[in-house]
Amino acid sequence: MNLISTNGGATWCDENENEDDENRGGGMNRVTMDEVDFFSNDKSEQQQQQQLDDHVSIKKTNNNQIYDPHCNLRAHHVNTGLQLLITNTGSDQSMMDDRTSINAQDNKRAKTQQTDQLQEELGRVNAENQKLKDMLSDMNSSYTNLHNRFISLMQQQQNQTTEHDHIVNGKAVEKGDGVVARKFMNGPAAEVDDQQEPEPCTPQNNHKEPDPDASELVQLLDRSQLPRLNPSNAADQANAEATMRKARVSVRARSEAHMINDGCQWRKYGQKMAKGNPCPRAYYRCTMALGCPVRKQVQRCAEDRSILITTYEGTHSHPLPPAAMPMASTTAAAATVLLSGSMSSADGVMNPNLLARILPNCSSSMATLSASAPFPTVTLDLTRDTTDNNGNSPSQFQLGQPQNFGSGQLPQVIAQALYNQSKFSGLQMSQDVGGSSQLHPTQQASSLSAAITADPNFTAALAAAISSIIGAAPPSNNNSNPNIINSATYNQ
DNA sequence: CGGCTTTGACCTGCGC
DNA sequence: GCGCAGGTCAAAGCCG
Ligand SMILES: [Zn+2]
Repeated sequence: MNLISTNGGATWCDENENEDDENRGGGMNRVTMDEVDFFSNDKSEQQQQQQLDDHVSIKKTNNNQIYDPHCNLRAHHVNTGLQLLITNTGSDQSMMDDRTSINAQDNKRAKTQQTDQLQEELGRVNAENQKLKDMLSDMNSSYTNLHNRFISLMQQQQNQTTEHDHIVNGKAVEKGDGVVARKFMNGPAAEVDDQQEPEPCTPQNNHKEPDPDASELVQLLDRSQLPRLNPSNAADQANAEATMRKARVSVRARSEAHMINDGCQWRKYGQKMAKGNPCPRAYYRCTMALGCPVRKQVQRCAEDRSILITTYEGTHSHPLPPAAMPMASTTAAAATVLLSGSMSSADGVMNPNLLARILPNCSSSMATLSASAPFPTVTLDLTRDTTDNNGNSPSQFQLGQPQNFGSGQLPQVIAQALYNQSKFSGLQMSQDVGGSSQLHPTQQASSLSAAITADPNFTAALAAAISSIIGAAPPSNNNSNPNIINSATYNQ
């Protein structure tokens, strides 16, 4: 803005320098003089000078606020690139005759008024800021309380299970673990079914809190930490980790490029001709950190070679750049979903209804779970013409168009996936508990998606969304960008 | 020269 | 045990 104004002034000056020798040296002044038509008549001149002074006072006041972090919206609104006026008007004032001194007094008064107003505003904003801080600290303490309660309850439950196991061997062990695992791994998915009938003797029901956000966090925490908290589930945990490692997320997208840009660094370590597909399959591993277990396979679809199928496996063992967050988070989330699905079923076969619960906003053609494949795989199909069945507008989830990553559609898809995952992770239940203050799921999805797509640095917004949804990341982060708090720590 | 791709060899799991 | 297919390794070569 300043640059434009300055250049404009300079241009004007050059043009008029040769025009009138009398005004030489005051060329810069005439930027405003000309605009105001200073010499038309005395009355209008004074009025206009007053207007000019008003501008000056506003501009100067705002100029003081430009680098103020507490600068409010109104100030921003007024400050629209009038930087040039300051210097010009300063020169104007130096050239003024007697009338200028009167105007200078008016100017001073106006400035004082403006300053007072802005100070008031600043006070208001500070008060609001303080209020928000208080709310945040309340929420934090509430969360900590619930977290502690949850841990103690889990220990209690574990003790009970152990005692029970001692009394009745064999089947009872299986049953006890099954109950716990099913309850917490299936968790909210089961809650969706059972939400009409309160379940006795579950941590969720024993400790319903008035703070829905905290409840959500506990729900999320339940899912992320339970296996580690219950030593009797050691075998399950090992299986779970194996499943996580083997769980795959397949993304089908139309792309002419040989590989989609997902923000990570990959090194090709192999290529094979796969059976039944004339196109070779390429194998890549993540090289962003030594020993990162993440791998991906890239292959063109046999039926439609414009479709690129990228299959991810594993979870990154290192902080991720913002650009890599969407895909990494989605694959991690999908792995979690797969894990939950496989754990929820006693015979190890994927519950066919699970997908509908996990990804209710995605039609089955967009996202599918496969248990028949050698590895549990969730497929995100971004190539089909689908309309979602929950009334979300197509503009919101543009799944019907050919998908080329990097065009800004990815964040919407990922946002949807994340939203669905978050819903699966407990937000659905909290909606029942929370009452009117809770966002409707569709609103939540839409705000999430909107926030992400509106943000030029959508990955930062996404990272924030992930942090807010998953809530399982440790509070520390080694990322210097304040916009991506916790983004680098979401590694399961 | 370091990092990456290429590509044939090798390993592993599975079905017959 | 054998063959097949998927997946990985690692030497050789390429490239900036
Ligand atoms: Zn990695």
